[in-house]
Amino acid sequence: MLAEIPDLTTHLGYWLRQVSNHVSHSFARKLEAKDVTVAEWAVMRVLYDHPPTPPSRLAERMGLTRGAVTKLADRLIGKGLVARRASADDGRAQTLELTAKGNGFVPELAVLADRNEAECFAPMPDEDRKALERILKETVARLGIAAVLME
Amino acid sequence: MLAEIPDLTTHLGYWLRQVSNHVSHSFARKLEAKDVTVAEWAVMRVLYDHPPTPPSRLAERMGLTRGAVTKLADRLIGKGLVARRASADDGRAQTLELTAKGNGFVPELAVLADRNEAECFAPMPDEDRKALERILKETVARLGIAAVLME
DNA sequence: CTCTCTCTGTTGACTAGGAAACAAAACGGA
DNA sequence: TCCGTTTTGTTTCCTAGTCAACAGAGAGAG
Repeated sequence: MLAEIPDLTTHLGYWLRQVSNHVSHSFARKLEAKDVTVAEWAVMRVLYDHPPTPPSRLAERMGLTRGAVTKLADRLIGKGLVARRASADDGRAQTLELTAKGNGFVPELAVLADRNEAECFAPMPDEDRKALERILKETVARLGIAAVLME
Repeated sequence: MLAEIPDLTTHLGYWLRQVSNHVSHSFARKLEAKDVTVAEWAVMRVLYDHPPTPPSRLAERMGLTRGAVTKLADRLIGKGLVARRASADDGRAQTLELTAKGNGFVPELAVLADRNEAECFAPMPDEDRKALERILKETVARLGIAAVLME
């Protein structure tokens, strides 16, 4: 005796995830060619704009735990893209910043981000693109979503 | 010397992920109260509509590897929600199906799915809701995204 | 000053999933 | 018929996170 249950595909959340997953996955594949993960890209992107950033701030900004940022930073340092620097005034604190190598790498990766965006959304009619952007931004505002880079 | 790099928030993919993550996360929290993960829910949802389903089919349908489905099935069997049954005609094959307990559980979880959908999108103007649905579905079609339940 | 509380980053145990090697069973062409 | 190929589910190892316990450093009330 089966109760009537609405089809999953009647949910907007379903379609949203289909598209969002595809976009993220497609970007991840592009980054893979440069041996960078999406999370690593996000860190580099923040550090590019805000050169010396403490890990704790990065964690908030990206919606990750501090533990995750520690490991992420370890990886990026291992690749020579990021440097740790101890804070002068606070014995606990550190800051992270891009190395010269890392700094030069970011624009190269940004090209991939733009290309991905273009591939996924360019064929869309321009007015749809604008509507989608408006609706998504309003939804973020309405739901009170704290801007987060990852997850 | 910093090259000019477009802000991340100019990308539709960014906003899409914000919303999609929020919706999924919000749903996961609701399921948590019932001690079920989103992946487990997705399995149960498929089995509810297609009672005896082989793991391999489930893997395709959900965009997971067969290995992942094995573990997922193990967990669900451990919770007494799913049963494995060996195929009569093919010595390799099995099918998975909901137990009575699992079957009774699904409608209860479906309520949470509906509630989540409502909470996330109900406050949205109805014409926006329709536009969003149309645009997302067209995007799925345009990008040739294979319908997948998870990821 | 000192004792406690808070904040920093790190670590270890755990989770969910992917990739690939695997064993057993079925298939299929010579 | 029989041997190589394919298919099915499992297993092992790896990655990338979480969570919670932790140690060391600062801050503030007394």
